[in-house]
Amino acid sequence: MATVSSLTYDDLGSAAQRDRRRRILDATMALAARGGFDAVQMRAVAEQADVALGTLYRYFPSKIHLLVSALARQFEETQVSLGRKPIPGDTPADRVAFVLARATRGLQKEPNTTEALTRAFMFADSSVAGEIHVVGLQLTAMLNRALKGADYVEGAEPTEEELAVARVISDVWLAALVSWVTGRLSAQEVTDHLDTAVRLLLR
Amino acid sequence: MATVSSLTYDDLGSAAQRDRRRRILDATMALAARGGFDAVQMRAVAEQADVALGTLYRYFPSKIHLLVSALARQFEETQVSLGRKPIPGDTPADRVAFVLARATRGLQKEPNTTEALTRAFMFADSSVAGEIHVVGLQLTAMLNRALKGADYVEGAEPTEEELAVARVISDVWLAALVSWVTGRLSAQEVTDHLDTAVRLLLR
DNA sequence: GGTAAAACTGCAACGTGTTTCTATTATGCC
DNA sequence: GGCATAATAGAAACACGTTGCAGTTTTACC
Repeated sequence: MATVSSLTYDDLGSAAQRDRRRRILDATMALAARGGFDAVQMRAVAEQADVALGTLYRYFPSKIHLLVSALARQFEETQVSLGRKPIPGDTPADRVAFVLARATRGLQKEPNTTEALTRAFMFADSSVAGEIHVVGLQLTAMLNRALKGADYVEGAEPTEEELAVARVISDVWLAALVSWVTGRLSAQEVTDHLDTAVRLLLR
Repeated sequence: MATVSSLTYDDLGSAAQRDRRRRILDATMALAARGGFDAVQMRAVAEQADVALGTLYRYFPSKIHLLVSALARQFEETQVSLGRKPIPGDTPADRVAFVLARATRGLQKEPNTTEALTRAFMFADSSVAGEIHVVGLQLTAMLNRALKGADYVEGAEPTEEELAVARVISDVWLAALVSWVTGRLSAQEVTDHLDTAVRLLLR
């Protein structure tokens, strides 16, 4: 089970290569938005990104790598935009609920995209460990910022307990997302579900 | 997204058909045990079950339906064997931890099988809703029995709170399972992770 | 036992992810 | 500028999930 990995932004030397990578991820997101996981077909991505199929595979060794990398890029952008203002809410529970509600709203707006990215994330095997790790770090960082609120400082070690709480919440979030994507939960139920979990954990 | 469904045991009239179904699921588990998700190839399942490919698809409309149905059957058996004795432990937390630890141990023994079933479960889309619902019910029932202990009676309504706790725990379990399958968590970490979540929730 | 319907077999074919290969183009170095 | 190397294009081929179909067998019913 070799760990193959996608070419990250930093790996790429030339501007042309970074641009190719960007075009590929853009095409991936566009196709995902239109038709979800099934619509993200490698030939279609290559064509829309104006890149040969072989090149696409050089940048992302599988469809799953591609989609998880797209998820990671998306998360980065969310992080940046979320980082501009302090998170509203007086208690950790309020702030976490705020962040989750906001994220959930964002996902609802593009249900096909969410379906594509979520299913790829859940289907990933160990060869995608690197890409998944990136996403995991981002998620943890986001939740930690919410838990700590104004006390948050970059790189500060969370306590054991905070870490555990953040982990459970992201687990619940992931499970809820999967349920929503497969039509087992409505958007409202996802939010309720998350609120309940936060309430149970942060009391 | 039509909801197609697998033929359940009860659907099948004749003994020959029930036997075909059993052979198919046996073949599925055997192949899964040997090589995981990728080794469960529809042609191979059909051949090993001594059934034509078309027949296999008549019983299970997709590979995912097939694997999730195999998971459901597995769960049923676990339920039955678990139902024979009261669950040890004086507190809900102890009993839940016991059940989870036991289940986790069981999964470790057949990592390839676990990988196959877990990935199918996570990849399932809404057409598999029926099969997934069955698994969900079994999981919920199991956790409720553990929460209630000796007070458990068949069909008793759990409280809102109990339900919420059980749901969060199964979410954490699922997420842990996915992490284990993809090599992000060791078996020990899965157990620890679950214990921590139980401790946070049942205090 | 005969017959219509349903189930099953065997096999070919299609779609999409993935691999492979050759020719062409871009890049870095002297 | 010229050359070695790497990157890319283009296209064919392979693998496996899935579908379709003609012929055969089993089942249900009278």
